[in-house]
Amino acid sequence: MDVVSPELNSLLPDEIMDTEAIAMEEELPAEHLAAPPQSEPEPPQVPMETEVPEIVSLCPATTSMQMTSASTDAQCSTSSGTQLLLAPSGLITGTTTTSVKTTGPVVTQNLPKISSVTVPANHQLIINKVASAPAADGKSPGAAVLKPEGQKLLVAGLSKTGQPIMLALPHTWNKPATTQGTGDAKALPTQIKMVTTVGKPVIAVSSASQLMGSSTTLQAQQLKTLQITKKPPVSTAGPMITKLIITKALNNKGLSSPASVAPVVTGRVVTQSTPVTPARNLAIGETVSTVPQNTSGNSKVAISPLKPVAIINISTYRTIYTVGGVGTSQFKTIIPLTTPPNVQQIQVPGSRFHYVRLVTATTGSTTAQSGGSTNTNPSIQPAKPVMMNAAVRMSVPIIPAQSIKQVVPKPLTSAAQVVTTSQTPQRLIMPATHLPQIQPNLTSLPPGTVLAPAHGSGNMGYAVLPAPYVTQIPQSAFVTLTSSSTFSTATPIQTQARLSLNGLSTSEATSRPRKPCNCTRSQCLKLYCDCFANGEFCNNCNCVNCFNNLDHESERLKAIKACLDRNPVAFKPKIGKGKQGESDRRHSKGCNCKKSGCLKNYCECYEAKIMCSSICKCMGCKNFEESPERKTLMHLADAAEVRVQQQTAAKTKLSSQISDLLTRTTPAVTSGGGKLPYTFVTKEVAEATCDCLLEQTEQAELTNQPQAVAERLILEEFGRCLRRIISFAGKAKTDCPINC
DNA sequence: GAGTTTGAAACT
DNA sequence: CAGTTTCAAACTC
Repeated sequence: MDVVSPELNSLLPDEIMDTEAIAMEEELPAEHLAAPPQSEPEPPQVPMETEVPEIVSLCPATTSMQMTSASTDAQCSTSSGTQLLLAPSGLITGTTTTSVKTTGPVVTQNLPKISSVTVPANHQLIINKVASAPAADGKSPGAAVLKPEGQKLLVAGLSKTGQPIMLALPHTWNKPATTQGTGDAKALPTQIKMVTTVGKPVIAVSSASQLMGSSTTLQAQQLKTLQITKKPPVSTAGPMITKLIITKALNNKGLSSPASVAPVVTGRVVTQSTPVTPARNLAIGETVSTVPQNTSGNSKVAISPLKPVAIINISTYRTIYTVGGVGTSQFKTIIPLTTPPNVQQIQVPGSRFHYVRLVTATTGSTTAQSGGSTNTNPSIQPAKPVMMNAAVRMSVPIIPAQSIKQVVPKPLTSAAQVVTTSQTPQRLIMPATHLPQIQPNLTSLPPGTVLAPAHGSGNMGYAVLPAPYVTQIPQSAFVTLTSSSTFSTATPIQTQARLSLNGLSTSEATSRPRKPCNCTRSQCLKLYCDCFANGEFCNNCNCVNCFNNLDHESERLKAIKACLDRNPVAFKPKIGKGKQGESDRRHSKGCNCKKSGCLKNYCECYEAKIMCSSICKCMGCKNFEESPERKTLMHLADAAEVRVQQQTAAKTKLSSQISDLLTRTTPAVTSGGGKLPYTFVTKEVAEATCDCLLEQTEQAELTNQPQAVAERLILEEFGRCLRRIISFAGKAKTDCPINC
């Protein structure tokens, strides 16, 4: 995956730069995502395509910076009511503000909800905003650690000048949790608000009672602690480390004192537990580095394929967060851009590329208001609704910044099988090379382009991600992700992209292995090359002197520019919808066939399985509705396709049966000291089975059975053989249940 | 697998 | 814009 340079990003049209949505990747380590589903209000309405309820949602910023307990706002509330409130930039005097909420589901109205991160109950939410230094372990200098020491809370961080920030919490810090642990229904969770302006961290800690006033009735005694460590960049171009650590302990039955504050060590929530319900963590990693750490000048984005990307709208940090996998510490998204860390995603249906726009964090001009008062300042732009929903989550394999070829997909675990794109060839459309001349427009974006809208101006960056890396996870999948303590996904979460590509869904297009190119002269930098034309890197191709790779980003970018100069819609899918009202697809330009009759794959229309249209300039066209030649070809093609499908199904069934047999006959492999107790598929058995199948084949041939029938008979015979084997196996097992 | 055909892309 | 050349895929043998 690659990230486009800010210069290139700046060339992208503004119309796709809807900054309404601010993106944030979140990582969801599996061990942090165990949360039983709870009833929750309706998920927030998100501006982007969404098929899945948000896991982390950002509510429109209201006017106050005060940290609040779980809000009842339907748009902001979650299953557990946990919220992460992020202040929009400028709410507090300073350029960067962050509010931290540590309370439970207590409803506080008129409180500023710039953004919210919702996590299931009993979850811990950790937001790591990692910049140039590997701060996932919290050892980075900018990591803010929020831990209780007696009744004090130490918040360590770095100010803009790099000076550590040490803050102490008032004695009331732990009291609410303690009372909760005792079951005091009136106990209120402590709320911590940490506001870090650039160079001027401000932290406000107060108990829920203080914030809530007379609101003493707790729907649930939940404690949430959110720790935010933010290291402001020393310089505008320097790396910035920002960590958001949210620890949430939810206990509807009351919290014990130790659970009042989740110990956070080195930037990670270490424990957060209650006597009743084990704490769970939700980690959201954010990389906001503005300087590549491991890159040699190439801005590249590496996103784990195991990590669905949640888009969170944060006005202050327009950043992409990756939702990490399970139980790993690899939950971080590296966005080594030379541009500010803000990232947004624009999704353009019909395209296969995902543009992640990095938007410069704007300096807030508004004044933060704490204390729960409603900010009526109209100048404050409320944060947009959460975009963090499965529909727009991205899944990109973690790749070293040096070369995308070094991608080593992380093994999927049962809990992390949310995304399955590791097998997809690397794709990248635009290098991060400076190329101000490129001014692509929406229509010229490669097929499958997904663009992240972003607000604002200034330096912008587009991380152009191949669609296969940007998966849209079905809602059910992410629900499972957030609701299951094991993070297991019962549903196959193969990419379910809704984008279409030449009439095929993205999933179809991406699931089908791309044909390797054989370019020899074009260096794979011209549209002759299908890989290049499709906006893909060459991968496992047979091309010669290929420049369509990360090693030749500059050349590649120039080639892209050249193509766009020649044809602004060069990367637009040729097969699109017909005129308005027409349902059939048709070639955007039409073909120019002269000899093929448009009935061979030379013809782009025929190749796309569409008929020629009036815009075609073909000669002797036979690719029209009533063409008998076409019908004949189609019939033959259909027959061949059916045949292939049958064969595939037969093979699959056979494999399944064999697998099932082996599974059933080896029940005690592990328990038996590694010795197979039942190995019935011996050589003799296999030979006998083959003999049966051959005999069946011969009979089918003798009776002149059609091949399809013959295949069925053979399969049936094989099934009988398997049943016999299984039967004998079961009998043998019964006769010798222990030591066999 | 080598050679030919074809039409889109690139070039003039 | 038209004609020509280049190119790689499709096709044939």
